[in-house]
Amino acid sequence: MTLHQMPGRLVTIADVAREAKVGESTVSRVLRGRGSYSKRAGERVLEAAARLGYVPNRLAGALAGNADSAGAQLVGVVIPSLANIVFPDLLRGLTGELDATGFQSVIGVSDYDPAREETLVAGLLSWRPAALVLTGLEHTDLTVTRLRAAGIRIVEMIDTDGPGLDIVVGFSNRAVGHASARHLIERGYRRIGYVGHDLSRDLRAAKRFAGFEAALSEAGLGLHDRELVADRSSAAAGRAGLEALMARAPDTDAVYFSNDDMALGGYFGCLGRGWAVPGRVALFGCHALDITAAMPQPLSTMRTPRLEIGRAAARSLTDGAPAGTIDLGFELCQGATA
Amino acid sequence: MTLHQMPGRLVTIADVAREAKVGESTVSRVLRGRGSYSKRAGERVLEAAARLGYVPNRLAGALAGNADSAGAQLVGVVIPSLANIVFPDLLRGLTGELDATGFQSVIGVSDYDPAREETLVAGLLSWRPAALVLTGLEHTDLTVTRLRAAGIRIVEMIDTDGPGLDIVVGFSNRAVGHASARHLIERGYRRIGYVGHDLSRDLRAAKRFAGFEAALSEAGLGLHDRELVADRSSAAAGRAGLEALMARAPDTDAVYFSNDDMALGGYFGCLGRGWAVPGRVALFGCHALDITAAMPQPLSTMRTPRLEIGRAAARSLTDGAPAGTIDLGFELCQGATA
DNA sequence: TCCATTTTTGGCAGCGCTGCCAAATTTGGT
DNA sequence: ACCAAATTTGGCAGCGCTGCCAAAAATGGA
Repeated sequence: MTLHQMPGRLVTIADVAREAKVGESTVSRVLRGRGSYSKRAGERVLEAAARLGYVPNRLAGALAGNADSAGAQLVGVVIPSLANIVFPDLLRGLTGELDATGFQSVIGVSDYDPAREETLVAGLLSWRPAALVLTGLEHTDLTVTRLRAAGIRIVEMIDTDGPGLDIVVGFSNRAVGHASARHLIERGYRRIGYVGHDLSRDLRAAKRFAGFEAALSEAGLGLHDRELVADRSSAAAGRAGLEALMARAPDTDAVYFSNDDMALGGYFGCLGRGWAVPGRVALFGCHALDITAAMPQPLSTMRTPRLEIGRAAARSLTDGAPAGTIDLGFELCQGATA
Repeated sequence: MTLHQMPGRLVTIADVAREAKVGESTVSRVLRGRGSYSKRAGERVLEAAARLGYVPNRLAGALAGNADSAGAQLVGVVIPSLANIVFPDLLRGLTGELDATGFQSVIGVSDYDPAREETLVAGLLSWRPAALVLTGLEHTDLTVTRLRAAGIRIVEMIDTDGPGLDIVVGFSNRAVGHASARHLIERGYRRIGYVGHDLSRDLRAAKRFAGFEAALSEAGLGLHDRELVADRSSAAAGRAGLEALMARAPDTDAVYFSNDDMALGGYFGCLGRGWAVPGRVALFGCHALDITAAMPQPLSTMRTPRLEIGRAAARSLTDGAPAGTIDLGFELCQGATA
């Protein structure tokens, strides 16, 4: 736990003040460009700071400054996973936009575990972040209590199916599932199966599935069969899941996957077995990963606005928007597999 | 920039002390479990803290504590991109291991731009991180100066082809390229092409390519043809690149891609045109993305230990290891496309 | 019971910075 | 050249916490 540490102390604002022969407050003003100071003072401070290699200590700055006036802050971010490109995409949108405003993000990975999220939130809050960005709407009671008590902006990303704590940015996973089923039904498929990963952990996938099933029953159809792999979402799991499902219910004419990863795996499975897609079985995914557009037959899937969600989340932190839900929707990618 | 702020002040250690009727130092000791205190004091403090919903302020803690004794710290991380799953994988290994030790990571995305990295490093250093984890060995002079002056542990991930500042964890990209070429040569391919993305930005890919070319010339072969797409690495770019290359040099018998993304795109291109792989053209990628294992013909590629690199980087932060290079190597995935 | 140890406790300086305020300096109108 | 107003400046308290130290309380041996 002990880290290597240089002997010499780091340069402080007092050192710069001494070097530039001005007061500490002048240095502070010049370096942040706020308040007024003479041209001469400005030059001397800048030069002294450069000569000494001064690096401001934001820890001290944030502690001293009264939160809402300090320019630079931390934003805490909790995502469930880094293994699924969906979440890095969110981060990408978020950090891209945040960078421009001088915020820095501290990230935590909850591994889809609410208890882990609870711990992460507690840890993140202790850095007195300017805001916290979470994934999904479901949190432990203690997490919610702490979030409320923190009195900062809270953004919940991705899922709009339910009430949020403050700002919610995303799309309706239920509606995605529903629309996916509608698409399959309209294309004439009737014996529709589902291949998914662990739904008890991935609540968004569970909501999509719920919406999907609802659309089927509205159309007077039931789910033809389903295969849930115990594992995380992955191409290998999707392939195995599809093969298991088709072995059990060979007359299935379309399969909805919890995820494009899974769907891509299913597609590979079909290629391997020589099954025509969608002749033998139609495939439908979710998220529209970039890669699916390069497939010989583009995957039929639903584009979800991940980058935009990250960006909107970042923007909502700074624009003083009222609490509420920002629904960014989703879009059918017709593709050629369903 | 102004963030929504609750009226009431947050609970401080002084509030807890008052509530528990003990001194501030006792609260501090109990909450961190260091120093000695009576059972009775411990109970009262814990109870008071819980009742008040106390959240420690690590900003103050880190500022006051003398760095190497404070338990919890920040670690700054700079990666070039989040769009390529390789980097989230690094982060995954890193944060997974870091979590256990109470470190929190602040991340920055440089977008493959050394100038952006320079800015990020400066920003990160101002949080007085316990350590900084960067990607690659190439940095601007100013970045290096700042890094040296910071007097903290610096870890450079992924690339071991050159001298590092402190600790280097990764593999030799040059050797990966070299071994990839050797494999193709040994399998009998002679008219070998290359399809890559923007090498001026992705220096690791450039090193792989250099190693690849070196192996070809050692074998008395030249690069048969190459196609560099201006874009970032992606499946679509790989597909377009392969198609352009094959149009220009139709007798090419094997293609090395800068990346599995690109190779997967190339594979899709072959499927689309009905080209037998490896009959018409063999394909070889890099990184062994999970997805490639689910392909009907697993991709021939090189497994790079991304998770392990992240983990080793995290471990090297805390184990007081001497400066030096940790080479985690790589492994051939034979696959069926080359 | 008393005194020497040991354990527990609270006070307070200080980490580096910013906001506030009063003092010093500059400006500009006459 | 003089004075009022505007601008620039430096000192210092304090953000919340921790380390240090001396004081207080508990312990134990004779």
